[in-house]
Amino acid sequence: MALSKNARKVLKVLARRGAPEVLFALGRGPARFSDLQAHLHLSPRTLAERLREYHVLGLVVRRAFSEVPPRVEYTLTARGKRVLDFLQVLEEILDSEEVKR
Amino acid sequence: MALSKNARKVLKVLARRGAPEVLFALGRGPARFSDLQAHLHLSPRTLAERLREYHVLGLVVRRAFSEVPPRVEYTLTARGKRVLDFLQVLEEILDSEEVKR
DNA sequence: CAGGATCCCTACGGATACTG
DNA sequence: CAGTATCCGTAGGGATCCTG
Repeated sequence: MALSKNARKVLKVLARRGAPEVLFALGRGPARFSDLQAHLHLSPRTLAERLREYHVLGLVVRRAFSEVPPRVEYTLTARGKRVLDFLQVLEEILDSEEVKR
Repeated sequence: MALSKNARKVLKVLARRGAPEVLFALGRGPARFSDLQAHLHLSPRTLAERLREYHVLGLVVRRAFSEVPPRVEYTLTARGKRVLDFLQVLEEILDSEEVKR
């Protein structure tokens, strides 16, 4: 009948600034904070926020290495990959309609 | 690689207040403005905005009858139905993951 | 009935500066 | 390097009042 809370939350995060881009980037493999920031033109504030949200939702894993200089790696979880595939399904849906016109 | 503009727009609208609810409600058949408002606890401002956005995206058709009192009916398009199905897929994805834990 | 216009409050996100 | 803290502008949405 209605949409589940989890789905709503994921939807909300996906609509935010840079959210899909981060997911697509991580879909190409694990990445570090600065890599993401450089490729996605996101302010550190926003990128950190997106990553934290994804982590809370269980879409992304964060691994910090105790080194100098510090290094942190972000990786998609299985759940994260599913959501990424899901986004591509949305594109297919909309594009197939586009062709019909 | 990245997400299409159309997909981004749809995503953005779907994350707004009451957006999924409106879609689910219309999935049960055509409805009038006041019906939707009563069932969904949305302010008229917000409901009108959602419906206009859906209309622009081609997810909803608006039919106004020149009567007194005026009557307007909203209906899902084929594209709208696909997006609704898509939302249910999202739930399935997240729930199946939930079970795994 | 089906909204538009207005006022107002809140949350998001950019820019910049600063730490562990 | 990988963030957090602060300041601040902009957009979303509630409440209320008004109209075709």
